Amino acid sequence: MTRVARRARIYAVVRRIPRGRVATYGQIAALAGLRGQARLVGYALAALDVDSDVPWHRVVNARGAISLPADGHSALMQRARLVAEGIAFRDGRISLDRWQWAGPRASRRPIE
DNA sequence: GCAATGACGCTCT
DNA sequence: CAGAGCGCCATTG
Repeated sequence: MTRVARRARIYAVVRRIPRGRVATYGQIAALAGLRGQARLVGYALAALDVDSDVPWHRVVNARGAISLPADGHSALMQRARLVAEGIAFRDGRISLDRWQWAGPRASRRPIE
């Protein structure tokens, strides 16, 4: 599997995250067939342009926090976009129990 | 090619 | 719940 192919798969998964929901790097990696390689997801997102069509801001780490230098412009924008989608921050973190995306399967076939 | 680095995560203290 | 340790692996110097 080539670099570009991996990145394409990662972006494809990220694009499926619904508005108002978030996913973790590890979750994206697993859904992209790259289990255990969360770092690659971060690496792929780092290569994106801030105004990309890929909703990179909906990806946070396993603790529900933003994995970017807290003082950076990108981090502020990510936080602003998430808040704009109705997601609340508590002590710099998001409640994953509340806003984590259940995944593509659940999206196609909701539990209720 | 070796070593360091980094948008990560899981386990154990 | 915060930290440390360790695993992972593409990129870079």
